[in-house]
Amino acid sequence: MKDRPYTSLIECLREAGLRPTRQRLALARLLFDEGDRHVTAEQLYAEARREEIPVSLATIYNTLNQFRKMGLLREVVVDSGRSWFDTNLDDHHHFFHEVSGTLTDFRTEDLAVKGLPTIPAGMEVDRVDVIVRIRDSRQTPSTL
Amino acid sequence: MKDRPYTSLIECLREAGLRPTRQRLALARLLFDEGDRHVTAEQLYAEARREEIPVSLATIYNTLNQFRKMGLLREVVVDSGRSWFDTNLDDHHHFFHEVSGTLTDFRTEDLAVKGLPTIPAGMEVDRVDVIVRIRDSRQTPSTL
DNA sequence: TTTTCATCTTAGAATTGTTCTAATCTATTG
DNA sequence: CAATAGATTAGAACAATTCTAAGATGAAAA
Repeated sequence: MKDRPYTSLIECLREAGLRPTRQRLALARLLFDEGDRHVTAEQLYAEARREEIPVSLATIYNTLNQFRKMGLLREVVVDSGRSWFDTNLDDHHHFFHEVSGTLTDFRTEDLAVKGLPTIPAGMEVDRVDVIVRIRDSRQTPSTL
Repeated sequence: MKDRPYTSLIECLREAGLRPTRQRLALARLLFDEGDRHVTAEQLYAEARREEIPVSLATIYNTLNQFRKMGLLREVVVDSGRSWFDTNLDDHHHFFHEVSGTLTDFRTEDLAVKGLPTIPAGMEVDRVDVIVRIRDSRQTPSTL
């Protein structure tokens, strides 16, 4: 992971018909180099600027959506108004901290979802999202 | 429910320090007069215009948010980009139909969520949202 | 009543997050 | 290296929502 850090990602991009460009590789490093992360487009953009990666906000959006389409990222919707992208691809769910507006994962096994309701005829389940909205025992968010 | 249809709502509004105005009462009728509904602000606005209720979009937003704050509506987030408001206040969850972009309720008892993961220290659960994303067995939404 | 005043509603501007456009640049292939 | 399909970009456009500040209206007092 030190000498040829991008080989697998380069392959992955190529297989999806995406060129392994400067921007895509730099963003991939930010996203995947240090464990599971949850980012919004604006956050990733700010981080890229901090690291002096030359990339536009349009490319941030393009890249996040491409990575999602090729299964490198999962989109999480908790807030209306912005999208979160999650690098953890395992089967899991989320805590949403209502005061700080941040996400944390928890494993699916930690929640006993033992069955599913009857699905309407002709439909199939794409995915089940569980959001556990939590807050500090003392504070009440003004948005409630 | 025919002779004094608004009495309880008028009381409810008064208790919350909100005047039972023409607009608020008309919107309440649209929202609560015929069973459980899921609406977005734009949908409710279109419906109000169809019924020739004189109301601005700003008031639609104000009213939906006030009703939510006083517990007459629940907000549901499934889509990033817009908010849904649900008149069903019972403990329940949602199917989100990814092709048509619509919501349907299902009772909590139909899903066996028997426990909860360990909540981070000092936090308490505000609410648990389960979204079962479904689609027609043949179609695949282009957004995936 | 009429007056008063806090609250409401409104049009339109502003804000925010995201996508689009069309011009320029770059990675890949021959 | 040249050609070209695909990528990046700045800025415009867009969609959902909130804000602003000016005029309207409901409730309570006089």
